[in-house]
Amino acid sequence: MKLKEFAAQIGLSPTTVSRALSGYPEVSDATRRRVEEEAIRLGYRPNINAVRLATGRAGAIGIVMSQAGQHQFSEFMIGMAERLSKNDIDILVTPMAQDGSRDELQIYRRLAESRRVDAIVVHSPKPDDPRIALLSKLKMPFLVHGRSHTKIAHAWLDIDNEDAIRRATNHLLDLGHKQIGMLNGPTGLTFTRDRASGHRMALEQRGLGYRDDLVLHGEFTDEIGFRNAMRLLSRQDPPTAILAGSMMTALGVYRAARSLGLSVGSDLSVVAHDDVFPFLTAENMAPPLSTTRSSLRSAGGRVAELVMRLLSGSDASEIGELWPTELILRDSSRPIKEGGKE
Amino acid sequence: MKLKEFAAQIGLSPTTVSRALSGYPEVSDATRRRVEEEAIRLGYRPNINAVRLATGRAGAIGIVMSQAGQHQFSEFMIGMAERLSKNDIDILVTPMAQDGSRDELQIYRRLAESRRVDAIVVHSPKPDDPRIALLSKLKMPFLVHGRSHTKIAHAWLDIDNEDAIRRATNHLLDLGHKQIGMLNGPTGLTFTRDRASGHRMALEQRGLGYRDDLVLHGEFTDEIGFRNAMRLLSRQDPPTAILAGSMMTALGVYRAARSLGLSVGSDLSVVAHDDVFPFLTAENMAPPLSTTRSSLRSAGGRVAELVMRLLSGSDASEIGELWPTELILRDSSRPIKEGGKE
DNA sequence: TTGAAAGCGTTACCAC
DNA sequence: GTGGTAACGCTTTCAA
Repeated sequence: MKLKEFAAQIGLSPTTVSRALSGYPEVSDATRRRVEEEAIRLGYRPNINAVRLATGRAGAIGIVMSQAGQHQFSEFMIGMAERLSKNDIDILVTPMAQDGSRDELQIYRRLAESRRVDAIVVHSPKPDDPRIALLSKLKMPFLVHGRSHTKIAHAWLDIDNEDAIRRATNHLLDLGHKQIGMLNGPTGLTFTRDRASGHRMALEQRGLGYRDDLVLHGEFTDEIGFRNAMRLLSRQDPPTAILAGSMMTALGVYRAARSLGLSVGSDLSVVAHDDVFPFLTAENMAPPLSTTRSSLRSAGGRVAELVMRLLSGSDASEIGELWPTELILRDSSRPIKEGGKE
Repeated sequence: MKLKEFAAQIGLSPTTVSRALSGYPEVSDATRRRVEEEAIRLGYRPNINAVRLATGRAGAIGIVMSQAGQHQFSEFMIGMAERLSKNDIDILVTPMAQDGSRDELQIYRRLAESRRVDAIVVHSPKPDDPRIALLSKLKMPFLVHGRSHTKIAHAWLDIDNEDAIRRATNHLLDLGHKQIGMLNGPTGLTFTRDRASGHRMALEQRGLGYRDDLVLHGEFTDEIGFRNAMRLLSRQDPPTAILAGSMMTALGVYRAARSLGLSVGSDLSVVAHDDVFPFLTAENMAPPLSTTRSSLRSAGGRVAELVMRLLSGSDASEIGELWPTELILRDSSRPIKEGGKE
C-alpha cells in the first residue's frame, strides 16, 4: 500500500498523513491518533527507500569490521544495534579484507562517498589517525570509539585506559609485586599508548621504572597471549605478575603458566582487562580472574546515542566521553610469595 | 554530482550513462569504457537511495543477531560481508533483545514487512521452524543456515553435523573408549538433533547404546561447558572421553578436567567442533585439541552467494548444500588407559 | 546504439 | 491545521 492510496482511503491528503506519522507538530492530536490507528489496521508502512531519497538521509550508520578484535566487535555492535533499532536506523557493516593501511583508508573513502551511511563509527584509533583526517575532509560525520590526538575536532567515546591500568598496576604493587609484566595491544594505537602511560605512572609513583623488556605488544588473541607470556615467564628473572590486555590474552597467560608448572594466583598473579563477554566470564576462570572491567556493549549503545546527537546537529567538538572502569579483585591476584622463587 | 550533470559534462544522455554503468548490453564498448573512466575522473557515484527507489530493491540482506552464539555470529557475518560487498549489497543487522520466541517472530515480521531487505538469513533453525512459515507466508526470500524439516521448501546451507559427530564418536571408539560424554547444543535445534543422531549411529554400529545420561545440553559457552563437564566427570562412573560442541565448550571442559586433577589426553580424551576462529585456535590449546572442523566464515561467504542466486530468480527448492567437515586428530584424543581408573 | 520522458513513493515548500 | 505539488536522483519503457 502506498501513501497515496492509504491517504485516499482514510480521506486525508498524503501530506497530512506523512506529517502525522512522522510526528510533526502541526497535526491535530485527533488526526494523528486516527492516522496511526488506521495505518496499523490497513497495514500501511512507508517505503523506506522513498523516505531516504526524499529526506536525503541514508538511515544507516557505517562501521568497518576489521579482522583483528572481531570478538570485541560483535559485542560492541550488539550494543549499537539495540539502541539504533529504536530509531529505525540500520547498521551497515563493511568488512576489511586485507589490513594494509592504504586499503583501509580506501574502504572508509568508498563508504563515505557512496553516501550509504549518515555517519561512520571509527574504532581502534591511532594518536594521529588518517581516517579522521579523511572523513573530516569528506565532511562525513563520524564518531571515534577511542581517542585520537589530532588537531581535527572529533566526537569520541573512550574508556579510561590509563586510569584502569594505573590502578591495576597499583593493586599489584600493593600486593608486593615488583616485577610486573604487561601484555599490551598493538603498538601505534592510542589505547596501547594510554595503557602504557597508566602503567608507567603507577610504577614511577613508587620510584620504580617502566620496563621496556617486560612490556610486550600484540593483538588480543589467545595465541599471542600465550606466546608473549611464555617469553616473559621464561626469563632468567621472570615477572611475578602479569597484566593481560584482554580476556583472550588472559586465556593464553593461564595456559602458559600451567605449561610451566606455575599456579596462577599463588605463583603468578594475573589481572586482565575484561570487556564483558557473555561467552567467557572472568569469574569462571580457574582461578577467578581479577579484572579491570568496562562493558563494551554499553559503550556501543552510548556511541549510538552520541552519533544520533551528532546527526541532529550537535557539534563534534562538544561530544566526548571518558568512561571509568571498575577494578574487580578476584583470586588471580595475590600477595607475592615470601622468599622468592623456588 | 548527479547523473544529469555528469551526463551533460561528458556529452551523453542520462539514459546512456545509467546503462553503461549498470552493465547493460546495448551500450557500445567504446562508450562504456569512456563513461567508466569519466565517472572515476569526475567522481560520479549514483545515489544509492535513488537507485533503490527506482529499482525497488533494498540492496541489503537482513540477519537477526541473537545473544546466544554471538562469537560464531561475527565470524559468519564476516564471510557474508566479504562476499556481498563485491556486489554492493549491505548487511543489515537487527539485534534480538529478549529471547522469548514470540518476540523473535515479531522481529522477523517487522524486518520483512519494512522492506528494508531483499532477503533474510535465518540461523539456528528448529526442525519445524516458525520463522520459515512466517517468511514464506510474507513472501520474503530467505535462506536457512542450517536445516529444517518442514514441508515448506526453503533454500539452505548446512554442515554435515551428523557425519561429523558420527566420525568423531567412531574415532573415540577406535581408541577404546566405551563411556563417551557429549556436550550438545540447546535442545530443540536441528543441529543438536543431527549431532545426537550421528552419535547414536556410531554407538549402535558397535552394539553400544546412546546414553541419555551422558549427553548434556546447553549453549556453547565456556561456563556451560565447564558445568556440564563437571557433572559428567563427577559421576560414579565418569566418561573417559567427551565430545564438546564448540571451542568455547572445550575451554570449559579443559578447565573442568584440570580442576579435578585430570590430564586432558591421558586421563580424558576430548574432541570438539571447531568453527575456525582467528582468536582461539585448537592447535594452540594445551594439549592441542582434536576437532571436527568447518569454516564458519566460508559458510557465510557461500550463503551470501546462494542468497544472491535466490534473488536473481532461482527457486528456493533448488538451493541446498550439505558441507562435509574435516576430522583433525591432535593430542587431546588418545587410546584409553589400560587398567581403568586410578 | 542512443535519447526523452514517465515513473518510483516519499517529503517539504507554499498556499489556503 | 490541512492540502496541492514540485522536488529527491535514478531506472526503464518507448521511440527514434
